[in-house]
Amino acid sequence: MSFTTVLPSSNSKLFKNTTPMSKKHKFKPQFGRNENDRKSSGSGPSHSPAKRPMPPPQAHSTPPRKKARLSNGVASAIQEQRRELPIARGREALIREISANEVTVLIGETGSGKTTQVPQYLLEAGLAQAGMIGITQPRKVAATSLAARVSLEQGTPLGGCVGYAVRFDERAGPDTRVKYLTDGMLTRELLGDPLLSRYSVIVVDEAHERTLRTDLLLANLKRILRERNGSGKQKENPLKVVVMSATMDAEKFSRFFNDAKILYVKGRQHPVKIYHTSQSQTDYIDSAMRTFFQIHVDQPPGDVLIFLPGQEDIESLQKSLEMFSRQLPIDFPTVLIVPMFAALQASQQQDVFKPTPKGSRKCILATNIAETSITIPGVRYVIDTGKSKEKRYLAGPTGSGFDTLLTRDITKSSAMQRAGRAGREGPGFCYRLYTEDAFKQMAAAPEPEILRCSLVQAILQLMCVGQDIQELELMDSPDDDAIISALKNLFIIGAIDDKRRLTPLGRVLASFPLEPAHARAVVASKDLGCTSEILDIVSVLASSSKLFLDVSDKRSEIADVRRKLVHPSGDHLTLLNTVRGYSTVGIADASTQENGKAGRNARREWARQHFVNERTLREAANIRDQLRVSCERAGFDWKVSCGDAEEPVLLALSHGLAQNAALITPDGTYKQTAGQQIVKIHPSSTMADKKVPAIIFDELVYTNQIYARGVSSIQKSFLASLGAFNTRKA
DNA sequence: TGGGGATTT
Repeated sequence: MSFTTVLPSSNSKLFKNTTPMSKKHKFKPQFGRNENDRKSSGSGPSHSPAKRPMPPPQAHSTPPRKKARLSNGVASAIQEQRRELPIARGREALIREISANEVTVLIGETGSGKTTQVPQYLLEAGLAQAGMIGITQPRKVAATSLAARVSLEQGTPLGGCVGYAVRFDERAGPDTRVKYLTDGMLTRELLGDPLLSRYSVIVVDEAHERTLRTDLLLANLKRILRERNGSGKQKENPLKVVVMSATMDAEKFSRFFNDAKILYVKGRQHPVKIYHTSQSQTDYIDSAMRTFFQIHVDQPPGDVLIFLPGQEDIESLQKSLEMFSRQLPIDFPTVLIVPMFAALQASQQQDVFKPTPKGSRKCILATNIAETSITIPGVRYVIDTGKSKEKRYLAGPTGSGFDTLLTRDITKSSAMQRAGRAGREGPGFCYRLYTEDAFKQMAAAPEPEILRCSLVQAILQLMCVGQDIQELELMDSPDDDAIISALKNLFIIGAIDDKRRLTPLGRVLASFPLEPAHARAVVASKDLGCTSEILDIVSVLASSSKLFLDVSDKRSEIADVRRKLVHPSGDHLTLLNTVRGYSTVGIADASTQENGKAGRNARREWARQHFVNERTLREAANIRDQLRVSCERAGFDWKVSCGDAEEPVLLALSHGLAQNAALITPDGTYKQTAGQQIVKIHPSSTMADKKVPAIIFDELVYTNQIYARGVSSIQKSFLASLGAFNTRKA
């Protein structure tokens, strides 16, 4: 039985020039290209064209450190590994350059070891004598795992010489010289220490990702450099900055920091052979499926990772792949299809990390989560559809706005990142389902987040430290329209007055680690006597993952068990019911350790039965604890509860979501009060298809229509009672 | 009838 008869539309293979195992014909690449081939073959850092005289290395001694107990054999093996990293050969040059320059831009390819080694080189060269070396990461898991690795390499316990700080978790102490932290955490430290005077060196890693927090941090670092190192200053406590990035934006970072020196470090990735299609594809799902089977039939063992935009595409491709795998001849390796996306249950996410059984081939269908956040072992083949979903906030003139969540072409840097996922353990292959021309036409890197997100929270926080976003020297400044929209929003919730001055209320709102709208609801709950309820609700809204899991093929079962949790007024009180339902399970007999464990098991089982994401509930509980502390500092009682009364809760939420309200129209559609937009209630809402006079909602998202998500029914009179609503009308 | 991915004293 020939493979081509299995598939409906596979008469022509997409990739004709790959080498089937069966026919060992000569390989003649037509459009395939190995990107590693064009990379420089030199090792160690090579320098940017403008060479400057190099000063002698500074003589410093390494501070004495407490050693962790490690056998000599293990310790020397670790040091041997360090010496074998590509960056090790450039150690002295790196120390010399970073010592000599105020700002250094370091371009390091994947696998160069820059993130673990540079801080240690600087430590060993004595650059952390006066203060710490701080290394920022966009993601928490990176900060914690890097700190663990580096403390092992230093032979000191975690939290000793090497530590980390991320939200809800800190392992750092008086001895800490090297601290890994999230960029958000360091931005927060700015509030209490505007000059970051505890740090001698700040290393900004993954700067190419251009997250909102990285950009705000870079702007502040530029200011701090002027203040701490500026001419005429005594330079008692100078700061050094190292910006680390993938290759794309090196010159831009360099220009931003007054033509800072650029250093390059070659990486150690296995070569990845890249193929493009000869013609552009109209149906990437079908193309992905045909390409997978082409690999499966022709190519040696190795798992396949397919990048897709979202859950819907993943599930649809999963069905097709399963259907056609069943028709494969019996002697073919079994196909094991594993989906991977953020909203997946934790237990199912674990499946991608399980070793592939002998005689089978794993096919992972993943979103962008596999591009940076997780690394899947065993992948040898990558299929890149060239698409991803991108969220972009469109600020409206009335202080409300909406997110678009649309499938778009990826960028060159994303395409290279995806390809690199095939070369982590050995030589790999990447099949791009787009032409080489299409690749060349892709944008170099994603637009910085600061140009794509709501600025409400960022502006409020900047105002609290006396900074004006329009005067701040950012790498990319947002449009005036986006700034004006955010200012209007801040005015509506009372955070600023009509002269754009921060109000006392605004300062209180900024003291909560929440979006200003949610913080406004918390403040409103004080007078309404429902702080306990509001904290339970906003802590879930502030969590990074969704509360309710959805498994498409169990839809009716899910609806049945959820019915008990659904509140007639909508999603916010349904959230509250869920948080409370979960937290009362297994509490009765938590008095002993044994019973405490039983309680945890009972709660896990409850979450499983109700298709509720326990990870979200645990994260929400952490956030709630943090919010309780914020409440105490702001001087109000977080325990105060309104019992079963729903009205105060909805009214408090309405204060925060004043600009996110809509009224029903005679034809049964909802029209927002801030603006003329017709909005539809999202199908995932408990309010979907319900007709009520007035609603508030958490957000608007445009996919194929403008949907309101997180919807509650409110009394129309609530809106009139909000000062903000009247102000806007006036 | 539909949910890219991070993050906060």
